[in-house]
Amino acid sequence: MADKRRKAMRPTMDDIARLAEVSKPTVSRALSGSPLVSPEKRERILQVAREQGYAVNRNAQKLRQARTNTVAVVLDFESHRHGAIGDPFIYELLAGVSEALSVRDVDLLLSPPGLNGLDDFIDLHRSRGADGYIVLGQGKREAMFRELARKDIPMAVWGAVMADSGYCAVGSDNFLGGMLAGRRFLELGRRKWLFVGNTVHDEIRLRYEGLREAANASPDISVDLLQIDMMAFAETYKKAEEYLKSGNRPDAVFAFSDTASMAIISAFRQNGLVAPRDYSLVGYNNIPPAAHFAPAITTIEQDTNMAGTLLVEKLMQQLDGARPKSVTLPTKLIVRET
Amino acid sequence: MADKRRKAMRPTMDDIARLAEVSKPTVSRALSGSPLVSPEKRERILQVAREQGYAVNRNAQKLRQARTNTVAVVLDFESHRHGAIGDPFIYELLAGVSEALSVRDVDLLLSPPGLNGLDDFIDLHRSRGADGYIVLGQGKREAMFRELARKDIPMAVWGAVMADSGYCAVGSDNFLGGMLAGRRFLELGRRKWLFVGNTVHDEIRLRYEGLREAANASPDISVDLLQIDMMAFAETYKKAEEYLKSGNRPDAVFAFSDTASMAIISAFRQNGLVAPRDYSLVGYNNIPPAAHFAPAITTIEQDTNMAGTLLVEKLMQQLDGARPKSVTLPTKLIVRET
DNA sequence: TTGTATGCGTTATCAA
DNA sequence: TTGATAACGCATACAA
Repeated sequence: MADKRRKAMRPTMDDIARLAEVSKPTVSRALSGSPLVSPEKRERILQVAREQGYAVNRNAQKLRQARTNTVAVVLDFESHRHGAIGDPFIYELLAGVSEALSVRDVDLLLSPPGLNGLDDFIDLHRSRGADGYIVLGQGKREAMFRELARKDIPMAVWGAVMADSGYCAVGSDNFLGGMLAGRRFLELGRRKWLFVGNTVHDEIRLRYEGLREAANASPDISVDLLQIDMMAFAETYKKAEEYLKSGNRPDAVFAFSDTASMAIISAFRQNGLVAPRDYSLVGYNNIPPAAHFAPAITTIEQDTNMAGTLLVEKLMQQLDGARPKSVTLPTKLIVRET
Repeated sequence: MADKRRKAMRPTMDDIARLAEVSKPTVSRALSGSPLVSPEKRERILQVAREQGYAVNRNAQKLRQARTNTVAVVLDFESHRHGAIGDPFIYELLAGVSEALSVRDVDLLLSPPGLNGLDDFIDLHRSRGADGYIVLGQGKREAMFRELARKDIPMAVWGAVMADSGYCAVGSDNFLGGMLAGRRFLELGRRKWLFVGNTVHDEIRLRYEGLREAANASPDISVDLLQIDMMAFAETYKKAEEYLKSGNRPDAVFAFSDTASMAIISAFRQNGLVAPRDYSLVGYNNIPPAAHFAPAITTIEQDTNMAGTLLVEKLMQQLDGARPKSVTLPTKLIVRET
């Protein structure tokens, strides 16, 4: 009778202990690879566990331990859905983070539900759903992250790296990226520059500022700004068309992503403008198709693999009580046809 | 002294109960929105909880409850990293799934560590790390999923929909996709067809078979197969170049993704071949840049949003004890320049 | 090196 | 409608 019940249920550590004729803690130790258990017992225990198809209950484990070994990764899907993809870039970043967490055997909780305001972030952490956060794409939430950091919630953010942010950020050197694009335009003798992107996002704004900094080299250079709210392919295309229809004729364009660059090239061609003849163009991210597009797109490269690894590393350091500093990743210009 | 300790610790349900002067179960009921608690008490409890910054411990919750309210989403990062991105498509799918799970307030565990063989899938489920699986991209693992389904592990797979698979699959009608491409080639009078992709993946193989089915319409049509192992942009480009260098001159190409199509167009142009003059081309997925590429790419569209919703729905039905059937999503040809 | 006893923070069961 | 009590399955402190 009691037997029947046992049959139907999943084995617990108690069952394994009984069958292996040891105590429960010994089973626990054996399973977690503790050195404090004799080889014979360990072998016997693992054997029994295998036979019984036993797997440690992770929820009981998490309840008992100080760490949950789970990291919440927050992705700004809103800015990246419905063809509103800035680039596959953000997903390569996600892949990098996923891999780095995997190596450490840490669970990745993706964009947990209901994570809107500051309080939601605090609550999830309090409820021990995750030990900390990795945020992919800072966007417009700088103030919130600042506040979170003040509350000592472990967090690593991919985005703009600013001196006084108060939280740990990892990002490409956006300002330098802008400078590099600007210097190239200078070399090519371009005078009427255009920046395409949403400067509400800090990382994008820094690129714009870098570009303007480069423009200071000569007084007869103008830098125009084409705001793209949703940063989607279609919207970029439309805005670019309108811009040209209004009579504007830039001779240099710096776009927030390679995908956006494709939209620009397309819209400009529609109006008889061809790169590099009529204008120069620099994109961002160096996604694979950029090299083979017609014309091949000049762009700025960031190292996504290193980015993922670094984000995880920084977060782990915080979980260990440290206060790691923000880092800026190397950034370089890849010159191609445009 | 005991007081001091309390101060430093996070409040538990016991603390809230004491402060609100009710019993622990009542707090539990109030917090989970049970109707069996009087409005005044509920109000008082919520008030105290807010004041104390209390958040229910999710691990204790999961330990106690039958469901963990967590779904593991398995992404084949290996096939999609290092510029090896078939398309941003798979990530749009992920976004769709994430959204659908969010709506139901279910956690998304992304590509959990150590999930390689059959046993790993079984163990994670046994250890109550997830109630079930959503697999994005069946790839070469059909046999394993079949086995998992036999063990009654809830699961919904994005991939090839086959009659006898034994597990619940959701996918576009790959065979029809192939047929549609073939019919178009027929209309255009093309005779030397080429299929580009890795037919080891079932969903890709079905497209190939659909294409061959269409080719049966006329005896003088040949269908060649260019195997791409990693399905990366660079490899596709290289393989296509080699193919042409060997003297092959197809007049119709059906590629496994739009990104691959871009690689094809690029490689062919390198060899003096231009679409649609010299050959016709059909891609897959209808990603945004496809419409604006030069030339604009004719492609096959699948509905990613519906796909995500459907995958989640099917999985939830299984968690509720049902045995939902596989579904095939509508698939249509988008005719553009190529 | 092993075992005993205890507690982690909930929810379910049952009785009131 | 509420409360007392008992699981849930594990890991740790401590003693042996």
